[in-house]
Amino acid sequence: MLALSLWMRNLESCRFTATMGSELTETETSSDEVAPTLSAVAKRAGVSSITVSRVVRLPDLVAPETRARVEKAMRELGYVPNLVAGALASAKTNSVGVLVPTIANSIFADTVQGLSDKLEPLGYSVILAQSRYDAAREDRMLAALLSRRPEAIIMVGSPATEDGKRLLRHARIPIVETWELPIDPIDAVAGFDNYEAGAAVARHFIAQGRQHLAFIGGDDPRGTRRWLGFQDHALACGLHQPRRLILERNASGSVAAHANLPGVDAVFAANDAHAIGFMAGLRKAGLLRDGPAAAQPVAVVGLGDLEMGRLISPSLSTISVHGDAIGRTAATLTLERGGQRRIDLGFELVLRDSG
Amino acid sequence: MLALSLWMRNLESCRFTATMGSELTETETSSDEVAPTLSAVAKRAGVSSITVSRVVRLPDLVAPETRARVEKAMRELGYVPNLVAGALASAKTNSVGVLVPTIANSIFADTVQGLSDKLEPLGYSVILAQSRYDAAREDRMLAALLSRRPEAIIMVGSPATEDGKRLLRHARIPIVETWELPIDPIDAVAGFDNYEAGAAVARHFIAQGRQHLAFIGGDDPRGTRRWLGFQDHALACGLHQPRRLILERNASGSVAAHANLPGVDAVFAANDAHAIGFMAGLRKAGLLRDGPAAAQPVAVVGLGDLEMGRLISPSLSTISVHGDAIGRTAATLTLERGGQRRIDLGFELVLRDSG
DNA sequence: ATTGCGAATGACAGCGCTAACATATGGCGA
DNA sequence: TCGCCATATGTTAGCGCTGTCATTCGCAAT
Repeated sequence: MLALSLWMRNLESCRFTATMGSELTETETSSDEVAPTLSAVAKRAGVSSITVSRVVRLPDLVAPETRARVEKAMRELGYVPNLVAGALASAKTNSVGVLVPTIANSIFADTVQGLSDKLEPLGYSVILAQSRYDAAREDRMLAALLSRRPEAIIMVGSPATEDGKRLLRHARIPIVETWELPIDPIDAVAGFDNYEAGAAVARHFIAQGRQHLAFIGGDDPRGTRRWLGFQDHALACGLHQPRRLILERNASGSVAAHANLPGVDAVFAANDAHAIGFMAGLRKAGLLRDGPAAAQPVAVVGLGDLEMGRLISPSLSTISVHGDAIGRTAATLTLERGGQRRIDLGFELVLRDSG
Repeated sequence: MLALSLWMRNLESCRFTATMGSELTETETSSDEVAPTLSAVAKRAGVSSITVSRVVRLPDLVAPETRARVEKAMRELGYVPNLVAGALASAKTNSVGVLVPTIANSIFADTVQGLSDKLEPLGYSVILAQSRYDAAREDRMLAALLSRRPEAIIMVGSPATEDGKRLLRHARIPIVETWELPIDPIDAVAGFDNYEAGAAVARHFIAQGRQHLAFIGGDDPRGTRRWLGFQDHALACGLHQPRRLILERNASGSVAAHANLPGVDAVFAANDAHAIGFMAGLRKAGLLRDGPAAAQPVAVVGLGDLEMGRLISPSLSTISVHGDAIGRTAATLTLERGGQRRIDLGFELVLRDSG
């Protein structure tokens, strides 16, 4: 109470001293009705609310004894800062919006993990949204993210619509597009060249003497880029027109895929799950060997480098793409506005036994 | 301008009319410096800001012509509502905090997808945090989530520390613990009985005539519950003490695991990735058959029912756990405070060729 | 003695929005 | 004609913080 009255010296406003009484009572009955506020803590510690705010954000500016008193009050009241109010007052939300097509059973989860590992220790929160490969939902999610005023947006790919692009461009925050290298990026980019990845696989198949190539997977923008690189390179090398089989997103469909690809002797699957599903189909058809790639009647290469691909037999050849690094790099790009804004993380063709 | 002057009738405050001039200029030069606010839109549409607010949230309360005028102004200015301010004013953030141990390569991704599919269409945002199986980080993330004042918290498991539990209990919002059925839940639960899952696998192995059981996987709370059920049931049936091998979280370690389990003829892996890794090790050792479970020198059962388990050969027997349903159910539990607060989603022992 | 300065603390206004309560306006039945 | 209600819109007062200045106080430099 001594500290309190010392502090009261400075008060003039009747209104303020008047409400103080009632609020004190509230504090003393240890009301659990409402979450305690900064000023409740301030009152209890006998300081002004700005001092409590400093204890939370800039403790070095507060004298040790005062700080201790405030911290005690915070503990006693179970004070949890309200970042919503803080964000409004400071125009900083300390959050980033993350938009992925999907998070389940997907390699994008690595990217989300990577960026959140980088961002969370710095006090940023991740607001996650999924587009489910649906342009309309993507636009809605983008608008929803922006209305929470994130410090930056990280997304897999580029907005599917012009509306989405405009929304992001007008947001005046760092935007990072990932998993691609768009020609006209909105802002920053952390990805790799899907076209080149497709070409690299075609090159490999051709070097192996394969003749009849096929591509299986989705028709999303990245899958299509891979297909184009794959096809263009095959044609440029004088091969027959490669086949393309568009599959559902779940890998089960890929099991039956080889029935639709007669005569094909090399398959590039847009992701490892499809590749493994396809191999399951080959196995049933007696077209899979436990030997090395050269012994395979049908060569298979996936993309993503799932740990599982290493473990199965025959082990899966794949394009390894560092999803985690993409996430970390994207996080870095949101934090520093200057410097290199287009980072190609590359990929590696990892050759194992499947092709 | 007519609408504007009509509206000005109602103004008295000099200050307000004074600033109005400058703000109009700002609007007219189409300043992209600052994001337009509600009142900027209101000014342009010649209405009060509350009307704009209504157009956004309760359009039925606004006359069609007025609404059209406001919508036009919003479009022209590229208005994006500021949910941070809205949240502070209405004490509703329309967000839920989600805490998972990890999102990458993990079955929890299904749960996050499930809940976000349910929540996003309702206008809720998902704030995602990872504890990385670290109690201190979990507590920090919990505090960080709560300070954003989410409408609810959904987490995998229960808080590892008393501090964490207290934090959640004091938050006075729905809390959903998932993937377990804790004895003294904080609030709601959507999970399954990990102990019973372990027991079910042991029962199955015993029925199959297996004698020397082992458990491989992590020592997180859920893994340990599975182990206990597995062990207790084996002992109750008079088997030797089962072995337990604690592995790193990545599946690679499981490849070499069988070398440390001499004489073992049945293995329960805490997740499918470990199971598949373990099978890779068996294959190298010549202990894996492409035939049915009975033919396997070492039976293997996983947990999670990854799609991949169905595709590999021999196909993986597993405990299927409906991660997606857990997420959806958890979402439902955050929305309705009444009703059943403890939902057991169960599990299924799916028998295939591995064990 | 005066000035200046750094350290510690506080007052005040306002972030952009919404809840709660007015206030017009125009039928419409009594 | 007079309430009376429904519809459409507006005014006011914050939500719980933080930015931006004060202000106070001791103490060293002049």
